[in-house]
Amino acid sequence: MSEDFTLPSVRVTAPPADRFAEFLKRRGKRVTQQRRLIVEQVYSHHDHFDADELISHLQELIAQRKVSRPTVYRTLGELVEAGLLRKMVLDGRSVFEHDYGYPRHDHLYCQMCNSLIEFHSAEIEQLRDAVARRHDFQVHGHRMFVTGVCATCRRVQQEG
Amino acid sequence: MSEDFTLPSVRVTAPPADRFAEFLKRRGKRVTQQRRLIVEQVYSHHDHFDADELISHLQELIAQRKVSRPTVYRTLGELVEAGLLRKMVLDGRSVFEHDYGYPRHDHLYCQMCNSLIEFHSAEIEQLRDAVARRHDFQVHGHRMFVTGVCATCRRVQQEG
DNA sequence: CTACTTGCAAATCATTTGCAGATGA
DNA sequence: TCATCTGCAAATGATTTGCAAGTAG
Repeated sequence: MSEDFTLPSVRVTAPPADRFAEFLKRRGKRVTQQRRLIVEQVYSHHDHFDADELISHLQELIAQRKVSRPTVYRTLGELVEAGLLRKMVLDGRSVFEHDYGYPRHDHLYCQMCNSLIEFHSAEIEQLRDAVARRHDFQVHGHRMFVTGVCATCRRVQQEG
Repeated sequence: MSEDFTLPSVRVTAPPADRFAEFLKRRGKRVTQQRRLIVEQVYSHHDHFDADELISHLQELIAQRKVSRPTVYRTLGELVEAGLLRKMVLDGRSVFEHDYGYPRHDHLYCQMCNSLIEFHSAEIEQLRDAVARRHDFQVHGHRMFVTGVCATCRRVQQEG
């Protein structure tokens, strides 16, 4: 169920659940059963997911009335505020990914199979900063999507 | 405000309305009064806009029953398909910009005043292509947003 | 205790769709 | 002519909210 990340042997960061608890306390919010369950599910895989996928993984708990749909949405928002998740919009639906204990990255987005391939380029960041400087713009971050077709889909396409 | 790109004095492309007409014909679709009106409004300014803004500019025509809300949405979709508009999603709303007779670009997005500053970097594209090659990924295009605070807002912030 | 939370059902809100009448080629 | 459009009203679908009852600290 949860053999999460193989972190470097020296743990430099607290577990997400702890980070979240800390965030909640700082905000005068409470560590509830449902927030615990949701964070556990969210961090049980390193995947991109949307609210619906998360909810379907929580089906059983929802059936047992341990968690509800609105609470999932509410908690996802808090996890983003806490800096534990990154949110992006793909084809109208909100997609989330881990944003803690995981390196910054951008995505190659395959328009055939909708898969996301992660990459990182320090050079692109440098160019970004140069452009920003030129515009006297203070950078907080960026988001980049490269759209196209992945190797697998191109292969399938040729065969078909 | 934005005197970004100075377009070449020699027009190398047909007017958007003509391009659209061509696109429609190719698809067995018709050049109607409302499609004409919408394209005219869309190309009367070089701005970023969302459906609501466009509709509010068309208020008068809507009051006169010359155009309706659903038709605006339908036509926006066709303009995107035709390659005349680029669509992006910002804070949950769809934002459009001209994508014809205008150079490709990315954006600096000021989170304080929500303004978009356009920029282009051939070097970033080269790095993008290099990354894609490394992943055996066929690039169709990309989208990049640099978030932060623009010069004007930083100035205001300091004064305040 | 009691302020923060939750689940439920209902509300939003931008966008989309079914359909009967209107219209462009 | 007649297939394509349009406006209208109603439907959608993901997300949000009001509120009374539940629970963490």
